[in-house]
Amino acid sequence: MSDTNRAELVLYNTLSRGKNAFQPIDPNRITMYVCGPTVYNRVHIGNARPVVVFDTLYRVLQSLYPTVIYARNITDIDDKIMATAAELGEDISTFSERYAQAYFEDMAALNNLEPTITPYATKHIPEMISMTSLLIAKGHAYESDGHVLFAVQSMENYGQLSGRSLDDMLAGARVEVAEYKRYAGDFVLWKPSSDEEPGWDSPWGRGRPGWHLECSVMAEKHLGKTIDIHAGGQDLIFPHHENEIAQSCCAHDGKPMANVWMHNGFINIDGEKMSKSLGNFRMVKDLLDHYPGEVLRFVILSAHYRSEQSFSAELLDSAWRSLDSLYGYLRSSKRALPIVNKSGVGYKALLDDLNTPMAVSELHRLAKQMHSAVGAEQQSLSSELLGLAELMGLLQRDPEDWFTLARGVGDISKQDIEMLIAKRQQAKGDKDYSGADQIRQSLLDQGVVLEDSRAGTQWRRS
RNA sequence: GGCGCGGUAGCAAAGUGGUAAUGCUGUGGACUGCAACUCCGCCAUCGUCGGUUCGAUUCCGACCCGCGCCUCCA
Repeated sequence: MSDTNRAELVLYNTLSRGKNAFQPIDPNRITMYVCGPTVYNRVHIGNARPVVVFDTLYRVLQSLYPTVIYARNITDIDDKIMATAAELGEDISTFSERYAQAYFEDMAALNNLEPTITPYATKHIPEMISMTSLLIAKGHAYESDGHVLFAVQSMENYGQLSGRSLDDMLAGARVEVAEYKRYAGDFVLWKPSSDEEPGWDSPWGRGRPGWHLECSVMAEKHLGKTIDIHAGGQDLIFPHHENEIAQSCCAHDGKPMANVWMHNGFINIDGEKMSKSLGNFRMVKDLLDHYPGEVLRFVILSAHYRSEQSFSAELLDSAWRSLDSLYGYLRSSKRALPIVNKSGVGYKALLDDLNTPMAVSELHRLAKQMHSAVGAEQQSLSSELLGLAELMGLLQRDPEDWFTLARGVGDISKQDIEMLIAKRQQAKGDKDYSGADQIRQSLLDQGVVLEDSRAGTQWRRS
């Protein structure tokens, strides 16, 4: 019988359209695959949302199970990559590797842990060719005019994830049907490459893989035929994940590709989806020039991952102030070792389909309580606070650094600040308050706020 | 046209069949030489209209508004 007090992970599954208790295939080896980027550009903050969200899930899973294998791919062969590299006259692999590295940097700046495995599409061409052959052999794919296409009608329940029938999909289709397709909904597994285009030899001639194939192949190779969790952005539900399911499921005689499918909502700018095509995106890199990565992460975790999320400079500033408040409490108390309180409100909130907004509110509650507590109680609250924060990848920095590290090249130095504080102290001692205030104002003008207390004067950059 | 999501205070954002967490902002006060920090307090009846119910923001229905997907897209 189930113990109602026992912490249980509950996740929303796009496939079942509801929250279900998470049932691992093998509790000793949890497998999770998150769709990574196609590397042809710097990523925007919307691309960062799934990474932050599922990084948090990864941490939560690690708190529950001994081993979690987390794979996040790099798609480094794609028409957009080819086009952009060609424009720049750059070698495609040099080009894509550059953006893969940029992606790693951006994601690391947001405190994301590295996945266990980062598979590259171009390192799995032979496996993609064999899955394609297998699908042809099983009657789920056909060759046509140098292309290999997946025949969606050959699959019993194609469209299950996105909840639509083939008829519905084609009714509103806004794409012209390529001549080589037997059926409008069929999608490409393999396509021919011209001599100038990158390509690999295959039974169907020199060519390259279609978009969805790499994920099916890499998930199988590194995680298994059926994995625990497969995740990504909402826009991947159709066609990307639907087609991954079709490929994997048909290649594996009906075995499900993943038990749980999770999808995060979009980030909106002025009520509209942020996207590359709308041109209203905010690059992570550019934001990092103005805000600490932790602020970006905090904003993302302030909303529930399945909701749409607003994004603005005002929100970033507000998030920064919230973090200041949290770090402020941390700064004024002795730091304890992080310990996850598994019966705490925050942890339970995370187990409930990653209710990070509630966990964040618990962070504030714990910090406040810690601040007014003393001795052992304070230490225990500090542990719980830091433990919960660690699960979300937050509050990991030294509070002193958070407030005092220079933020830009022109910032006044720590030495100068402390020298001026000493001078002001002297003025105060001499009851020269206008002199003291002058110094304080001058520091404030340089972005430094002073906080007097009995113990002395503390400062922070604002 | 098909499928789906959402409308909660100035800005964000949770949540619940019994009159609504949390953060930022604003505001009153304490503390302070003055500030800052901190502390105490204040600021919403949950899109509209009906229905179910002893009672609905929470369930059901209609409507209005906004948004997303339908093979570029996290």
